[in-house]
Amino acid sequence: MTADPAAAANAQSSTSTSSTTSSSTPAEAAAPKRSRRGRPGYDRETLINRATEVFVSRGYDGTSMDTVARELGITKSAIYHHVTSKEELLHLAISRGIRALDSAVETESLRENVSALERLRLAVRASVVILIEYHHSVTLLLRVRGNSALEREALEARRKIDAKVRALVEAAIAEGGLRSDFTAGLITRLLFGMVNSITEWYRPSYPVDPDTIAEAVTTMAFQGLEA
Amino acid sequence: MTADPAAAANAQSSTSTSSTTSSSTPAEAAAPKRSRRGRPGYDRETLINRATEVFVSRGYDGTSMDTVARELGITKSAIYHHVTSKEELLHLAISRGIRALDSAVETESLRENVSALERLRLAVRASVVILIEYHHSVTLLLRVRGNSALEREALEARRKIDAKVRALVEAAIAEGGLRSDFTAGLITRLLFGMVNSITEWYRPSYPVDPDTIAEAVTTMAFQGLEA
DNA sequence: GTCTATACCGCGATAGAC
DNA sequence: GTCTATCGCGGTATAGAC
Repeated sequence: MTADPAAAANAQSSTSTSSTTSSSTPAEAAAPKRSRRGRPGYDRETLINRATEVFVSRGYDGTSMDTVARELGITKSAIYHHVTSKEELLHLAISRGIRALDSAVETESLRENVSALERLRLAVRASVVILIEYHHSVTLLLRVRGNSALEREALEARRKIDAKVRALVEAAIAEGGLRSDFTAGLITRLLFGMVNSITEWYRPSYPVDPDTIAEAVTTMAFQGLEA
Repeated sequence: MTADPAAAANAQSSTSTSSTTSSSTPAEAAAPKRSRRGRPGYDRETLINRATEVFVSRGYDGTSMDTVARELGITKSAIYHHVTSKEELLHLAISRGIRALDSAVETESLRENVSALERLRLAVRASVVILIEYHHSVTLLLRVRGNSALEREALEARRKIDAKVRALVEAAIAEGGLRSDFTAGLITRLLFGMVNSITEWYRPSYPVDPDTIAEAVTTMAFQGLEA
């Protein structure tokens, strides 16, 4: 909508660049961490996490800055102390998921001395795990429609990741590890359609642990559901 | 991660002059049918179909009535001649998909003299076909977040359909037709997660025909991808 | 059936006090 | 770091002419 999301992103890199961020929380999680002395207030990290959750719950376009503010118990003006625009909030929210997903797929697809089928299996597993660890961020990413320059960049990032997976599928078919009666494109889409659908229902309270989910996905995809 | 988001994004049809072109598709399709004498104008049916497409392309909340109007080549006021509100447009758009999906699953799950596994397979196939035939309507339905009473009703309708499928999965497990090492809930979610993901990338121009897609889905889900 | 014009309000964003 | 107050745009929806 507005403009120049890239500039906005750079301007803020001091706190959010890479992995050097504080403490222990693995990926997401609304860590309160009130450390300062004066007013309660929020640190940027917490604000981003909470905003991401609200965006996921109501949709980005369906969420006003006032909704985010109420969720945090502050006013919308206070949010602008931490970020310069709503779009920057979206950028911060989805870029974590993009980075995590991309590096995981990259890592697994480049493993040496392993068949393409096995690398694909590893990529699927890794994706499931990341999708759960960065649940809100990835969910938001998967819902982007391309309505702004920022959103189109996100779609482009997704396309690049998709291409890596597809190459893996193609290699696995060529090796004879995967059935060849369907195209690599169709297999890739259905396979990751299943993986990505996890975002729609997964909750930290879900009674099945992440490893079992990853196991179910790979088993179902590669061996099938029949007894 | 992905399934070709870029292609899906902003699929805006080049112009709004595409009037008297197509006409065949049974369920959706912007049937032109200019019959009256005076001004060109649109009938309600066409308006709903076109609006549904725009909602899918940019998201419901991300689409203004003015956007829909421009897509049709008329002004927003003209739209209010056909519908009373934007929300009614949403209702009309998604209810077709709900009805079609519900009756298909209902029909297949009640078939007699057929194993639960086979009924499940038929329900999956039927869902894929309907999802393609009512593509835009179902896509919109699957994206509803529950931000209004209408949206919550849609979510409730989805829940009811899900319950029918899950009962089928449970019966298939009990019969020994499906593997029992994962819960029926998890299997249902992954299975229909894969089915529903088709909405994200399917286009009438997709080089694989609907039957082959349905075949790929059932094969992958029940027999697995390995060669 | 569509138009222009307009009422009315919610949204993103800013200014300046505390 | 958050507040109140406010600006201005763009949103849904309506009135009434053609």
